[in-house]
Amino acid sequence: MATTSDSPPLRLLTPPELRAWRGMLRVHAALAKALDAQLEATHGLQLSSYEVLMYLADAEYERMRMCDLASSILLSRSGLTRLVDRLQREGLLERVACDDDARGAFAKLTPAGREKLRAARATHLAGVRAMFLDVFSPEELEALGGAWDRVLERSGFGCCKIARTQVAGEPDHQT
Amino acid sequence: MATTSDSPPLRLLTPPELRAWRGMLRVHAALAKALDAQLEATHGLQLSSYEVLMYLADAEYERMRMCDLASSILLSRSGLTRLVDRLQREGLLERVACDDDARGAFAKLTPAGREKLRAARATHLAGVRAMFLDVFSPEELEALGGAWDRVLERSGFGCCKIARTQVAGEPDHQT
DNA sequence: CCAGGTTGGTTGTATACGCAACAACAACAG
DNA sequence: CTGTTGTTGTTGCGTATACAACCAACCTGG
Repeated sequence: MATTSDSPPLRLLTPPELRAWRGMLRVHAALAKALDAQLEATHGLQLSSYEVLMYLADAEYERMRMCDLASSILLSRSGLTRLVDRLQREGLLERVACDDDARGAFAKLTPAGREKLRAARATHLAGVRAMFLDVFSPEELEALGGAWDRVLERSGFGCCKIARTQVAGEPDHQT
Repeated sequence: MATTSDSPPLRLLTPPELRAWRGMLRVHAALAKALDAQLEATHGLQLSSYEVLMYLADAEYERMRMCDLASSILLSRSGLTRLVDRLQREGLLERVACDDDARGAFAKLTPAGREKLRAARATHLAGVRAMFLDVFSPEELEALGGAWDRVLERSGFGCCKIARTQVAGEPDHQT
């Protein structure tokens, strides 16, 4: 029998590969933490809550189906149920029944939620620019966007999800 | 008094900015999930566990201080304590007392852990290449690495952490 | 109409994580 | 040596999340 210990070559990552890959992991972690802390400190809002408000604010009638909201912010349905619970308790949004589908529920922004987002959005956008976007030249930004699309296409997250959220023909969601 | 409702311009993100920013968020989420699932399926190993084994394998004597390990894999000290507990229960590593510092503890790879990693590493590396690295040209890869460094420098995660992990002059940690 | 399969939202349960508190030890000033 | 301050690893606790099970409502073919 062949020994299991004569290893296949196992080509490790080259330094540039390593920098590109681990760099993204570290950047994502650092930015998520920093932006969350910033938002928490200035507006008492977690990043996940912010994302909910943001998507709602940009949606028609400031409301979205739970299901769509969950996939937009990359959360499980149960996760969203609880997140919406919290935000509802804070008065930032409310649940609204859906006429067409008795199973369905909308999460809908309240005036308080709209106002909260308006304040938080400036902070968050400034943070994203300062910590991330400003580092790239316009050309790099363009190239980066293209690269992400290619990655997502490969891993199968490309077409379906995008079609689902963009089919309404609304302006792109903001941050 | 000035009304709070005459909003400052609040310049939203341009489409390229949006693609570059949200793209990274989605890519990170998609890859983390896909790579974790892949590793779990083929070797019954979570990504966080893999990272621990990987750092240990590349360290001198296949051991690291808990503290250094925690910061390497971007986890809190308490988080690492529990993660190491689990891996120790699975026999993939062991705790070893530290001679120089009676407070300290090393996490040290066991032969089982080394073998586990050897198998998992091929899978993981292949996944990282297929889902991420292969999408970039060598020039893009180089540019990306540089950009990450600039981002990390800005947010203060650059110098200190890197100095801490690279001061030993060992080869760069692998993935 | 209705029977089977599907979807949308909620709930129970398990897990992983961070923070704060702690104890043991280290390091250092005096 | 001694008191003070910082560091290391662990633990208690709270929380956020995912998965699976569930129910109600939808839909579709007959």
